[in-house]
Amino acid sequence: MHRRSRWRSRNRRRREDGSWAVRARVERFGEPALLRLLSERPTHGYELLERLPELLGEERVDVGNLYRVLRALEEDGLVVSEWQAGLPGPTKRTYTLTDDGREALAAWLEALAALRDGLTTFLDDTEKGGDHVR
Amino acid sequence: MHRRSRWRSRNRRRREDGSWAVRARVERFGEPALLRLLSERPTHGYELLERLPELLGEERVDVGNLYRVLRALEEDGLVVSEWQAGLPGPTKRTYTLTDDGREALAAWLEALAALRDGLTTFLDDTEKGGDHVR
DNA sequence: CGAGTCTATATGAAACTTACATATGTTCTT
DNA sequence: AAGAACATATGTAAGTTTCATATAGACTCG
Repeated sequence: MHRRSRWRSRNRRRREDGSWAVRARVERFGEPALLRLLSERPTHGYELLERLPELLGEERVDVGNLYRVLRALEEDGLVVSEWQAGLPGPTKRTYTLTDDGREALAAWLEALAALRDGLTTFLDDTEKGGDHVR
Repeated sequence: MHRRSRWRSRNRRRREDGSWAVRARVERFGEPALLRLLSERPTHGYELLERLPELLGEERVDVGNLYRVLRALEEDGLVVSEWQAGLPGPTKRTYTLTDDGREALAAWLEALAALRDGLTTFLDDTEKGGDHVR
């Protein structure tokens, strides 16, 4: 008869002063971010890990998931990987974007642009009737 | 020894012609959308269900989750509800935005605007180095 | 008035995503 | 030689979205 413990959202939480802190993110944004970095040049996972936070505007990126996403991308043929020894430091697995990956990135960019435009519409419409909000 | 069956993403899939179809969405976007509709006037769930698709630009909204989100919002004090009989049709539960809900909506709008700006930066930067992409 | 449709609110469970914890081995620094 | 940094992973919990199904009153049409 105990109250069913509710799942807490990770996107909205109450600050100590009682106000709301909200974080809005795009689903699976890590994928286009990785494809974009790889579109510049082949890169290994650990370096991607270091360059992602700035691109994402987040403090840190989950290491485990990064490598999982990379292998998923490879399974789908968007990237290929190669072990690279002989360089300073431990052996690295270097990922290279394929043509298919380039197409997927282009598709992502279109979708993200559409999302941005949708957001703009949503925000404008809300402002417009926004005597309710402010 | 069977290959571990991979989780298929719902955001990227291959079309029959081989090209990629990508769908970009904001995490938990249903919540700000509901708050926004409720900021106009008190509304019951079923009507929200009908008005959401246009606002979201999606074909349909999951009925079950709609009601779950509404009750979560109520648990968090962002809305209050009241059963309303005497109207045509089955008894409806009408939700009304609270002051706290209005604040949460405002926080959402800020976060969404920030996300939009971040997307713009991401897209511009990618275009810029975009000899890689096109 | 009976059958079927529409309105209205909900629960259960599977599939997917994100977050947190930990493992393993190499290389570099001091 | 010890410890930090580099590099790549796996396991699992928590949270989110999707798909399926349940329930019941009200309306509509023959």
